Amino acid sequence: MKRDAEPNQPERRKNYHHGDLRKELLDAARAEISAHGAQNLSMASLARRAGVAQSAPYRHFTDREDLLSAVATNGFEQFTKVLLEAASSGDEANAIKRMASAYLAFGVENVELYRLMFASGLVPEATPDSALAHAARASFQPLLDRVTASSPETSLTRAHAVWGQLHGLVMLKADGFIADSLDTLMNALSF
Amino acid sequence: MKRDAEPNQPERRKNYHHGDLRKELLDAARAEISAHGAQNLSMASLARRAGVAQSAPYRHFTDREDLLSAVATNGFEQFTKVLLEAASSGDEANAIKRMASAYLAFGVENVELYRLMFASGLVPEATPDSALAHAARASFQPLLDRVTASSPETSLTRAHAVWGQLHGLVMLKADGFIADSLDTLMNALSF
DNA sequence: GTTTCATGTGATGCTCTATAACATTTAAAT
DNA sequence: ATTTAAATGTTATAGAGCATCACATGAAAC
Repeated sequence: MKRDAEPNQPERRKNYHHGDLRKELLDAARAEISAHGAQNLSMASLARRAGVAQSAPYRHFTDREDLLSAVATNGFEQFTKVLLEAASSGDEANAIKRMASAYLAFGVENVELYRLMFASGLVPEATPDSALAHAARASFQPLLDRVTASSPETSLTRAHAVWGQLHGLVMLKADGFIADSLDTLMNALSF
Repeated sequence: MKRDAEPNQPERRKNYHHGDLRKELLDAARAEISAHGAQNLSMASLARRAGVAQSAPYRHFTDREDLLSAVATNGFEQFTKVLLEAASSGDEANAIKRMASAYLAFGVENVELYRLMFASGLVPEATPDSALAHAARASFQPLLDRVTASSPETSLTRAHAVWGQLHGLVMLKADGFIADSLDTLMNALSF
């Protein structure tokens, strides 16, 4: 009937409630994804890492996909910021070039996050008015804006061409098909 | 003690041995992947579909990844054929354009297979002398050859540019970021 | 202070991966 | 032809993860 001290136990939280489990789960998820990819992320391991019961994460995310979507949404928001900063950090003429460079850098530095965002099938499955879908669309806007400014007629098509090329290079490098450095990748751009 | 007829049972094989389980598993896997993506493929469901025990597939593939690699290898081989045919089915001057078209068509028509081949992380994890790695490299060769023929100096860089663009467009379309038709995609190409 | 709601726990069922020990055919060796 | 070995199938099992249940606890609302 002892129910008092358990000195050598794995550090029982003093508070029954955690504080901000949701945020901690998201942070841990992002770290885990960067290290081992989204595919190898398990709700169970996240729970263990946070020191809570396996079922606890489900109070904050309806299921695994919901958690991944949240991480991806964060990713898109950060990505958008990066692109916007690059665009506005120099003369207008070279804005697109700076964005391209920033795009590639982000992709290469955050391979697994980038893969989750763009190549996990999360976005097409999301409803069009979900936070994820909004964040995803928003991240395309800065590039589209610049392209539209420089060639209004065929803007969308040209934006797709640019985007496709950047996306392709990031993914090919991410998946080991291209070993080139960032600089070399920049030289491979044809626009 | 009855061990005779079981009329309504799920069609017990007459032969203890299956015939060509390996091939049947590969075919079923490919179908399942096309329909629901590689992520949702399970060894167990394949076994059920083939009417064998859950453990049977492991006689032919060391693990799930091994099976997926086999499917991906098939995919690369087929992809290579498609590209070669396109290249050699017209005048030399437009060979690259035909290959580009064939590339996009293959990607769009085999989205999930293409994703498995290029964006599943299988290839970078494979050993360089594995069948998968060979098949993957071989599928890049036709394009590289044509590009080299037309501009020998910067061939690799230019090939990467072309490949990156095609890959990017296929993936963006696969993941719902671009809704354009094949024709429109072709127009987006800048080479 | 009591009620109520959000959040955490423990137990449970299901599916899947993978392995082990055993069974049955087919093929190889003698 | 018999015997033996190798392939290929089966059943049983261990272990992990996802997700959901009923229940516990604490914080906030009243």
